[in-house]
Amino acid sequence: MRHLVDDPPGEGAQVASRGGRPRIGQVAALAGVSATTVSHALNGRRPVSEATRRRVLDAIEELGYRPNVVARGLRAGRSLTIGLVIPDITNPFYPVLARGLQDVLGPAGYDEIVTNTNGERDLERLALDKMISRQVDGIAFAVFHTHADDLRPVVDAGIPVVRLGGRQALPGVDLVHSDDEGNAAKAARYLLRGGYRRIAFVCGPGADGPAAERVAGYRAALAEAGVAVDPALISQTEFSRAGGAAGVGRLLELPDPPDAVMCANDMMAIGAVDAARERGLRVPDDLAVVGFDDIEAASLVTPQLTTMANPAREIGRAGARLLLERIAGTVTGPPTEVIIPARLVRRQSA
Amino acid sequence: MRHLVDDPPGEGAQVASRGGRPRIGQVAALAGVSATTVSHALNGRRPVSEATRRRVLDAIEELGYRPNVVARGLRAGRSLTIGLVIPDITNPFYPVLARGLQDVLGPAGYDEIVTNTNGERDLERLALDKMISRQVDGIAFAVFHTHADDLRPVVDAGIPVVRLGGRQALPGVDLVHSDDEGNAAKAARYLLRGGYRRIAFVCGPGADGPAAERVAGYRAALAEAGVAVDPALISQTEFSRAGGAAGVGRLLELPDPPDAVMCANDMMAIGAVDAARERGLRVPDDLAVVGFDDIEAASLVTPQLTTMANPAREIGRAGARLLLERIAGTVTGPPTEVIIPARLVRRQSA
DNA sequence: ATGAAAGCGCTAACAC
DNA sequence: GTGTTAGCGCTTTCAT
Repeated sequence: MRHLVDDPPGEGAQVASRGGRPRIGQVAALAGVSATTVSHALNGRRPVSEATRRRVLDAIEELGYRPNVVARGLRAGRSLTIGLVIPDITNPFYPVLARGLQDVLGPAGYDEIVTNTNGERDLERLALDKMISRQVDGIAFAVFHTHADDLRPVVDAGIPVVRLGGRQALPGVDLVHSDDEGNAAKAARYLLRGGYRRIAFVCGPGADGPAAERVAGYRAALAEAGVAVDPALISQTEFSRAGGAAGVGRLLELPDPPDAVMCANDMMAIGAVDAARERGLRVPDDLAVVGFDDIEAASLVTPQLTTMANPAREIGRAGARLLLERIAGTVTGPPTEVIIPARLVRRQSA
Repeated sequence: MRHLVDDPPGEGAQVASRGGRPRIGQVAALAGVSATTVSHALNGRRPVSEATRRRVLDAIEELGYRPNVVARGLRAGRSLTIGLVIPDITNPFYPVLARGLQDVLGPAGYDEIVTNTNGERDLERLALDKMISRQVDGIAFAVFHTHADDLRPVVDAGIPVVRLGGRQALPGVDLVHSDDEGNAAKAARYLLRGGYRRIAFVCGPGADGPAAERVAGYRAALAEAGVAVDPALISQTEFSRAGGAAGVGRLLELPDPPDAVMCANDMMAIGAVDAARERGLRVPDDLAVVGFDDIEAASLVTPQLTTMANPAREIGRAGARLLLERIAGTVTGPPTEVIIPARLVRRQSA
């Protein structure tokens, strides 16, 4: 004899999932169809009669159902997520990069998960591991220490990777970067056209990376114009305002000082202006200054900086396109390299 | 008679998963234990003999196994992901906020997925929907249009939400913001101590939001010092450099112009300096200028801006802490409000 | 046009 | 200390 016995919860009936969120089974029950049909009504992978579709849609509406992307991802083997690994989102270059990626990724249904590594190699490796664990469908990364070994696990896992910025191509990794050499040459030619002849270059520490490319472009442009390159005019210093000021300060002590200076980034260029001012030199009349990147501050300082705009947003977009192609499998060959040209922003300092 | 018949793939044997990534079953097979044991060796939820643990760890190492966080999340009902919804990562305030969140969330094992809404209400709603679909464990958002209705689905889904910046508390939503009123008062008192008496306030369009708080603090500080508030000295304009210049320009045309001006943000303050210069006024001698936010450019312009630092990173951190507490269930009451004080950064403009 | 059932990779009962 | 089994929420054969 059975009496006063409630159905034990979870038996037979469709029970709300954790957090009270409805799941596909509840929608199905309310619409009087199977979960399969709800799925197809939603994804359109097979025909569903108009009447059924309506009932399903109504049920979804009524329950406020939202499909669980995690479950879908587990089933489908893709997460509709891409990982962005960068040194520090607080550095103004990276937000723009991130936005460029989203410009392209968002409409394609992908979301971005962002990790900062502070430029530390260990954290970079951990970040990559985490991305694999999270089943991202692709990785965009813009980091300092890029040892090919660190990327091996990712490439082995079959995850498309694109490197943003930097130079060295890595096996199995697409690359998008600005044309550092060409851009530096462009800037140098601009100065040459302006009549400057003793053009200095203030670069950062370390002989490789973008700095080296920029120096090469600078040399090439001078050579092309028949101007001798004076090694004394190439100054190595820190990538900061103080670094720029110090580097240019030294150049200005030279017996035959420069009449123009190119700096590896805008902060250094701002420092260069400081140094000129300290010595009572007018910019650009006594010393022309050109920066790199076109950070926001470049148009805010006095005099406003003439600079090569770093096409960060374009780099992000191009990277995202590459990633989507690899994910879709429409591109399968060896690594691609995309070079994004920059434009010279003429302002007051040169 | 059976001959030359290979085992059909997938029958019995542990097969590599998609993308060639090993899964827990393979580790188990290699270590000669069950998947459960591998799981426990990894998560430490129940004792595993030292010998077994070693074999498991070796197998993991050998195969390069990384647990699938998506599957784990589906099972556990949490994704170890939090959603960040902001207008535009390109606006320098938000990257700092994002970083503050990561400072706290990262060590706790959470990752951040970021969405830009361009400040459009429709996109904000879509972003929230997406976050629900993605099973985020919490949402941090900093947006313009915050109609309580838009957040209903999220709150109903049982997802903790914290609003970053802004003022209006929403039902079921924690709030972290800077003390706009107190900060403005702080800045005004600083000017009063400096002997300034005709202090103007340049605010943005719209009577509500942080601008209103700041105006209130400004009034309060003047009143407290026994200085009458002249309504003519409160100027409404755009939140931009040009807006600041225009607003201050108008104030300077007054028969009895101000000797100091507080601007609702740093860009406006930079514009204020422009306007003063145009009229041959020296800053801070003829006109003191105070900004709000302490954006990077504030220390780059000449004269360097005195400004109230917007404690974006602290706001992010506090928001993350709140979120973690709600997720953990250690806090369950009604919405909390956390107010982060800002500090005055004394530089040259005041 | 629609359903039933299996399974994505993992962990938590429930055994022993 | 360890294994077996079931199930998280979804999509996809395979059947009807």
